Amino acid sequence: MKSEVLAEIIRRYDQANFIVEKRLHNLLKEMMPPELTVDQFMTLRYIRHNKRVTSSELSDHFFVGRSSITAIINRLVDKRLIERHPDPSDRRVIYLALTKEGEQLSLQLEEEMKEMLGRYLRRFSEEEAFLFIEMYERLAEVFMQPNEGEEK
Amino acid sequence: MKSEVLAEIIRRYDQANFIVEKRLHNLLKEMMPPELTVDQFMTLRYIRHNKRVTSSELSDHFFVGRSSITAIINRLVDKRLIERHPDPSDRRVIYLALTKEGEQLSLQLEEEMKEMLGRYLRRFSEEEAFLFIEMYERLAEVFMQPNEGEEK
DNA sequence: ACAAACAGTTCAACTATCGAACTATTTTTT
DNA sequence: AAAAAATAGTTCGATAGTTGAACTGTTTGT
Repeated sequence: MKSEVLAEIIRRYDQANFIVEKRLHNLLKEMMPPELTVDQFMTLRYIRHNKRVTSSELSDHFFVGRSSITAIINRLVDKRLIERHPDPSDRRVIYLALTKEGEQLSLQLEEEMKEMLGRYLRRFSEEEAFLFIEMYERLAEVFMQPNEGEEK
Repeated sequence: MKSEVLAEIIRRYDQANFIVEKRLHNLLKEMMPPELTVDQFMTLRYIRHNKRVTSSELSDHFFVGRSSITAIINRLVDKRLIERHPDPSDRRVIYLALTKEGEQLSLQLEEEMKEMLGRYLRRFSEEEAFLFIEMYERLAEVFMQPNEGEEK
C-alpha cells in the first residue's frame, strides 16, 4: 500500500473513529441513571455475562491496573449492586457477583442500550452491516496482536 | 432487518468496538511523553489544525462542558504548550494558539501516531481499507444525526 | 438604557486512573 | 520443612478529567 494512500486512510479513519467513539460514549452516558457511570455499567455488564469474575480478570479485560478495579468495585459494592464472595479453596481470590438489584439494573440498561444502538445501526442494510462488522472484527483482532516491527 | 439479526450485529459491533476503543487509547497513551496525556495531545492537535480556536469551540468539538476545557487549557498553558490571545474586537473571546514548543511537540507526536496506526492498518488491502473507512464514515454520520425524539 | 445572551473562569465534588507499598495467602525452590 | 517468590487484592496519595452552579465581564437587542 502506498504511503500517501495510507496517510489518507489514517486521517479518515481517525476522524470517523473520533466521532463514533465520543458520540457513543455520550449517548451511553445520557442513558445512565444518575447513580451509575458508563464505566460502572460496563463493569456490571461484564460480570453479568461472565460468571465467577475476579478483580484481576476485570483488570485484564479493561486494560487498567488492579487498584482502579478495586475503586470501581468499592463504589458498586457501596451501591449494593455487586457482592464479594471469597473463594474458600484459595483465600487470595475473591469472586464478584451481581446482587439482585445489580442484575436487574444491568439487564434493563443492556436492553435500552440495544434499542438505542439499534435505532442507529438499522440505517444500514443487513449485508452492509455484516460486511462492516466483519471488517471491524478484523481490525479489533489486528489491534489485539502485539505490535512488532512488521512490514509489507 | 430482523430483530435477531440486529441483536447479533449489536453484540458483535459492541465487542469489536470495545476492543478497538480501549486498545487504541492504550497504544496512544504509551506513545505520550510523560508530561502529556492523550486528551491534552488531542487538544493540541485540534488547535494545530484549526486556527483561531476558542474554548467554546473545543467544548463543542469534544462534547464536554466549558469548565473542563478551562482546566485542560490551564494545564497546557502551565506547560507552555499553548497561549491565550484575547480578541481585541470582542473582549469576551480568547483565542488559543500553540507556542513554538507546542507546535513542535504536536507535530512530532502526530507523525508517530500516523506511523503507529499505519503499522496496524497496513495489514488490510487498499480496497478493503477504503471500503471499511467508507462504512465507518457513514456510521459516524449516522451517529452525528439526531436520533428520533432527541434534541439538536 | 437595561435586560438578555454570551465567553470564559472559579469552585467544590466526584470518578477514574496510576504506582508504590502493603497484607495475606499460595506455590516454588532449596 | 523452611525460605523465597509469586499471586490476589487493597490502601494510599497524587493527578486528570468531568460536572454544574455561581460568578465576572462584555456585547447585543429591544
